[in-house]
Amino acid sequence: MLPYGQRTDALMTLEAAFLMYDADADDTNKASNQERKAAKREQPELDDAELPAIVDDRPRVKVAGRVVLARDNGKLIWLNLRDHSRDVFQIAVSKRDCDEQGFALAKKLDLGDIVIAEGPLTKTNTGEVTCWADSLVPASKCLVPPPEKHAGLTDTEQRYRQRYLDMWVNPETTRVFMLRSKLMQTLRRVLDGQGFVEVDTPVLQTQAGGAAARPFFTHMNALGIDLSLRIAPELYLKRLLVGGMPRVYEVSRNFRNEGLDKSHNPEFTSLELYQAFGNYETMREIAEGLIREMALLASEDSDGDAAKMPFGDLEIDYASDFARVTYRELFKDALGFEIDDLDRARDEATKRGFKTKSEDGTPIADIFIVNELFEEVAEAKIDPSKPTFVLDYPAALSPLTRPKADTMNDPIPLAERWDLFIGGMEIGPAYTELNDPDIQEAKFREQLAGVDDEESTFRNFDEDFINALKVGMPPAGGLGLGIDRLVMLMSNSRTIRDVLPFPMMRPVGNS
RNA sequence: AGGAGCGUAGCUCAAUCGGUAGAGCAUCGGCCUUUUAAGCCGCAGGUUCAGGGUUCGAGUCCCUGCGCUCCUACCA
Repeated sequence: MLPYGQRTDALMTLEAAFLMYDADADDTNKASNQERKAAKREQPELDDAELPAIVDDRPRVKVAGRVVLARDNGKLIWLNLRDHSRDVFQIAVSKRDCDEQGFALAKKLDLGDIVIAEGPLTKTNTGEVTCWADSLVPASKCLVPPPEKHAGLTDTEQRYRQRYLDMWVNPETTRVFMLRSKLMQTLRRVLDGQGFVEVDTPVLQTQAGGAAARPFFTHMNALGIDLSLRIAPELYLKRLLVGGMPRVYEVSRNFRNEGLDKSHNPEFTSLELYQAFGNYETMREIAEGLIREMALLASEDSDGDAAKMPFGDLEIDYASDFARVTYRELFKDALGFEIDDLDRARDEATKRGFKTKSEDGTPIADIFIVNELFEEVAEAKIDPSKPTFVLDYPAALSPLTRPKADTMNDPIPLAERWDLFIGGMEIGPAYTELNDPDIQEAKFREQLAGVDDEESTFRNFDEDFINALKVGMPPAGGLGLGIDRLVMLMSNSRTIRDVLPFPMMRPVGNS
């Protein structure tokens, strides 16, 4: 086994090595070899020292990689190496030119082994840049039989459960995770450049707030209390605004004890961001700017075009201005009548077979009827290939949002909130945040009153948050973006499991 | 949670109406100094997801369980 340390210091990536190929040096070397051979043929009586010298200025490389393919021709063995920078890099190990241990190793190799090769760069007869190894040493042994070399590993279950295998067999998998990292860098760079400060707020909370979702619970021994894992960082970030931080964001791992499907994992990542003296309009500018930057990076990464980013059958345009439509307009276009026309809304819902009464027979509130129609009928009208902001949601659906003053007396008052839809997915909302402690308290209590027994076990009244608002929170804009879903869009991944290195899986062998 | 589908060698897949479980790759042995999924010769490899049932006979049909996939539902 190779000792770690100095012997690996000079290693370069396969891509860096590949780019070092020097055609002139290679040609000169080949020519001088021919010259020497010819001289030997014509004058066999000459000593080696009298023959023309071999000129060899070919760049030498020292690389490490996993052996993904090996072709043993007897006294010449071809290896294809792979690393994070390059899928295929060819090594030739010949009995004549490689040292004895290196050649012996090449004979004994298994697919999946990691080796370190050293030698000059040349081109083969078929024109492939190749390291003509003069040394080959083992770096790591692969004891597991490799997946089929052409068809690869396609079994989705095994790909998710044994991601380490998936990653070396399917380099595309690794590329998605690397793109994800670059997208996060972009996001942080843009936000930091705008004066936003990244913070970390508690994951373990005595009461999970900031969203309506079932939390996970755990127990803390030292204090003898039950805790829940956060479902959203919102209420803590707002406390920081109260404390005087003007612009904060958190890349937040959230935990929701709900279902799994192709756009939901029980733990997922969101970006939440708050800007003092901002509003939902400034949030719109920030969101659009961020997503466009991400799309530019992702399109460059894949030699694509940010105006035509593939996502399944779609081509999504991130380069043009995002579309904007109000909740009211979208509703009217899709349904043919105004959201305030509550009688027609109720008729329409009945006609479409939606629930208009709850289990115990009491009629469902008008606003929920309207929103049901909106979500089922109007949302489907949004062009999935155009990122679209839907603006001005009904205030009753947005308890943490400042209402729009000029709609306060309408049948359905509106609030300064938008939702962003891309590729048929909801990417996130933004709000002009409510900062009136009295209204906030009333809305909290209203919400709590409406919950059933089961829900009440995890819905609490956050007294301290109201207290924070009483101290005074500056008017602010708040934004939440689903990072996993954005990475799906940017990497053309159809399921959230493809953008998570280790998605939630049912344990094997458990009943 | 409901519906549909799938589960066969390490991997990718076959197996007719219910009638001896097979191939390619990988492994193992042999040959081969410009290959590209290298090629040639040979060997070996199986609790057909698990358990039960029907049958002379089950990979195949039936039931139960487990796991995965897709669709639907749920999801601020």
